[in-house]
Amino acid sequence: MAKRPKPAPTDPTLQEARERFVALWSQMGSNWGVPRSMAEVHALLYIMGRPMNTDEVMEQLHISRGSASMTLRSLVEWGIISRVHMRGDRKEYFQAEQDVWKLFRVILRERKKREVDPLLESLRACRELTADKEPSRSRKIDPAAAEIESHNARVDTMLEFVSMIDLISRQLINPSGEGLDIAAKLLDRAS
Amino acid sequence: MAKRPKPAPTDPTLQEARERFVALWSQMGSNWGVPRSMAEVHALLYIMGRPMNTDEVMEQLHISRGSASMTLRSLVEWGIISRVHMRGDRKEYFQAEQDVWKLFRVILRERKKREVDPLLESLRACRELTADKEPSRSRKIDPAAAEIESHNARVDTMLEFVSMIDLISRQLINPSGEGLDIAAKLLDRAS
DNA sequence: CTTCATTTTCAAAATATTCTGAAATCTGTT
DNA sequence: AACAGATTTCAGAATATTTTGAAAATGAAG
Repeated sequence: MAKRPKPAPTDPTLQEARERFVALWSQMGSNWGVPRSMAEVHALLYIMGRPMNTDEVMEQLHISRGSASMTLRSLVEWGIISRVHMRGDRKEYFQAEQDVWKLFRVILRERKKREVDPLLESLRACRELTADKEPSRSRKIDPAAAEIESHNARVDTMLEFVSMIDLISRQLINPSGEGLDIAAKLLDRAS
Repeated sequence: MAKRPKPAPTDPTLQEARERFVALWSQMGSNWGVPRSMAEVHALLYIMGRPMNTDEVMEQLHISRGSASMTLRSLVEWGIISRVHMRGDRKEYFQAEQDVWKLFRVILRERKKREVDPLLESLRACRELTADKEPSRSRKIDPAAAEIESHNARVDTMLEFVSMIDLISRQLINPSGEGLDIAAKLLDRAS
C-alpha cells in the first residue's frame, strides 16, 4: 500500500512553463470550438509526456471528477489520447499521443468525418433541388431562368470548393502521405 | 417614392434551395465557432448574389435589427462582405464576395492574424522560460535535468509544427500563390 | 436648427454550453 | 454474495454567448 512512490518536487519554473502551455492550448482550443477543459486536459497530458490518472488530472487542473471523466472519454473517442494500465495500480491512466503530425492527422480525419462529409452531402442535396429547373433550351429572355442559372452556378462553385477541401483532407489524412512533404513543396514555391 | 420596383414572385423551389443553403452554411459555421446568425447572413448574401439592405436581411432571416446591424458590421470588418450604395436609395446595401477562393484567403488571413500569430508568440515565450535551465553539460544523472530536457523537446516539437502552419498559411494567403496549385500537386501524388 | 429615415449601441433577456457532484454502476477481491 | 475502490452518468447549477429591442446617435435635406 505504498501511497506515493515519489513526491517529486518539481522545479517551479518547469511548473510555470507547464501551466503556460496548458493555458495557451486552452486558448487555442476555444478559438476552435473546443471546450476549455477538453483542451486543458489534452495539453496537460501532452506536456507531461507521461501517463496520468484521473485524480492527478483533476488535481492539476482543478476540475471535477465528472468533468475529468467525460473529457477523458471524449479525448479517447477522438483518438488523441489512450488508456494505459499501470501494473500494481487499479486506477486507469491516460497518455497523449506525442507525435504531433499524427495528432494532426487524427484530428483532421475526425473533423472531416463529422463536418466536411455531412456538409458535402447537404450541398449535393441542395444542388439537386434545382437540377431539373435548369434552363434546358429556352435560354435568355426568361428572367426567372436566369436567376436559377446563376443560383446554380454559385452552388456549383461552393460544391467544387468543398470537394477540393475534401480531396486535400484525404491526402493529408493518409498514413503514407506526409504532411511535411506538402509543406516542403510550398516552401519551394516561396522563393 | 416607388416603394417596390418589383415584387418578384420567386420560384418556390429556388426559395427552398436558398433556405437549405443558408441552413447548411449556418450548421457549418457552428462547427467553426461562428455565431449562427453571422453564418446565416453571410450565406444569404452569398447565395442571393446581389446587394441587400438591412431590412431585407432581417425579414428573410427573422432576426432583429440590432443583430442584423452588428452581424453585418462584423462581416464587413472581416472583409468578406462589402457595403454598397444604390443610387436613389438612402439605405445601405451589402454584398458578399462571390469569389470563393478569395473568400477563403480572407478568412485564412484573419484567422491567422487573430489566432496563429498570438499562439506562436505565446509558445515562444513559454519556450523561453525554460531556455536557461537547459542541461548545459551536466547531462544524464540528474533526473530533474532530464525532465526539463524532455519538456523542452515537446515544446520545440509543437513550436515547429505551429511554425509550419504559419508558413503554409502565408503561402495560401498570398494573393499570387494559388490555392488550386497546391491542390493540384497533392492530386499528382494521389495516384 | 429641425425633422425624419436610418443605423448603431448596449443593458437585459434568451439561449446554449459546460461543469459539478452525488448517486448509480461497474469490476475485481475476499 | 458482500464489499470497496474506481468510474460513469446526468439533472441541475454555473457560465458563457448570442439576440433582442428600444433609446441614442447619425446625417442628409429642408
